[in-house]
Amino acid sequence: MSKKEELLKAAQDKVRLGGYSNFSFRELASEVGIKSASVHYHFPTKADLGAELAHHYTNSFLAALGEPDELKASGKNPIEVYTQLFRGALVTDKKMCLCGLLGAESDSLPDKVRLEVQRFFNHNLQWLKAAHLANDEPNPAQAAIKTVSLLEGAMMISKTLDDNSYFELATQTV
Amino acid sequence: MSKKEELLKAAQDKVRLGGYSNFSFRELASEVGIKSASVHYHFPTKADLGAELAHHYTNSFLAALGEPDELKASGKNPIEVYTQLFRGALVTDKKMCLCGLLGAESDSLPDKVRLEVQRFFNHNLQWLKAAHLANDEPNPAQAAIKTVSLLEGAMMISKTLDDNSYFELATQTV
DNA sequence: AGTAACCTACCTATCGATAGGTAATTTATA
DNA sequence: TATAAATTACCTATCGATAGGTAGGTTACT
Repeated sequence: MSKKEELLKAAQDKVRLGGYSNFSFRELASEVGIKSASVHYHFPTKADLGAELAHHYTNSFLAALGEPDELKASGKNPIEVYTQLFRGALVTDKKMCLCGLLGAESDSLPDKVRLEVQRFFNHNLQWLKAAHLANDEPNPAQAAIKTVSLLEGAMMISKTLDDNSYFELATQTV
Repeated sequence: MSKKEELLKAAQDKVRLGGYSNFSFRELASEVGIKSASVHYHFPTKADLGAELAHHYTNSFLAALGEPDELKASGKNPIEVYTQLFRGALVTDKKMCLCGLLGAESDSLPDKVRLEVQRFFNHNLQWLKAAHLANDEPNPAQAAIKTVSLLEGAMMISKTLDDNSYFELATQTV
């Protein structure tokens, strides 16, 4: 893994625990074994780093999901696949969704970072709309916003109360 | 309004836009017309201010709600009253729920602040459980976590995408 | 006189960012 | 093929700004 990738990974962990202001160039540099000035070689400004971070996060997230139609075709419920990706983030990583946290602080983010967070949710809503359509939901657009809202909210509350059973209860269908 | 109350109000606005690190003693002081050192007279540390802020926010929130049984008795749907309080925060204040934002950054908060955020959600879940019980919901505990998760999530996404119609769509029952 | 609510004047730590430099590697040119 | 030029990936040193916090003095009200 290149230093740049290491920096992005270190930044992601920090942001997912405490938001955009929860990482500094010095901390990141120290963690990957270079100097803070060298971080500016890879990312001219902090906003550049934040934007690239959110962009890669979105891409990885979508790649991990696959295509709703293909999931459906292979006998899987795409909404359950989507839910499972959130569950994994909460249970395995023990961290918030990167864009869930950045979205909450949206108003205080640099423009280019906020744009990437918006991209995350626009793509997610598009994906979920297709997924609910494949599930023959009568109102796929509404089901999409309800699904992502519930998951982001349940994730946040489970983290806050340090009890994943809230996430399980919120995502239980019965 | 006392300087202390003014400080709390100024801090609340800033936190609701950008989280715990989005306010400083200097900024707060300057906004209410005193010096930063004087803020320490009212709040020994930043954590003390943050904790008191979350505590008062919780109290005001619960006070604005009233009691679920009384609402029901006066012909109102308590869940709609609850939803309306969130809608007001989003549409009128144009800001996130204070504890929704602090909850997301929960891992990086001082202990005493995190405890107050937990108090907010514990009280909210308790209130919502009673509300859903009054509505004869078969599983009030599950309905409670679903309600608050959906609202917090929808609020965050509407703020991020700068479009309140997402909140409306997510909270529409049909 | 006593206390509450400020003030001035600091401190240390850290922030993002910049200037200027270096060794190693890669690319382009004669 | 040999050499010159450019690029990559870092470095040291430092900048001005800002962070939270403290000691001790002043003002105003009761």
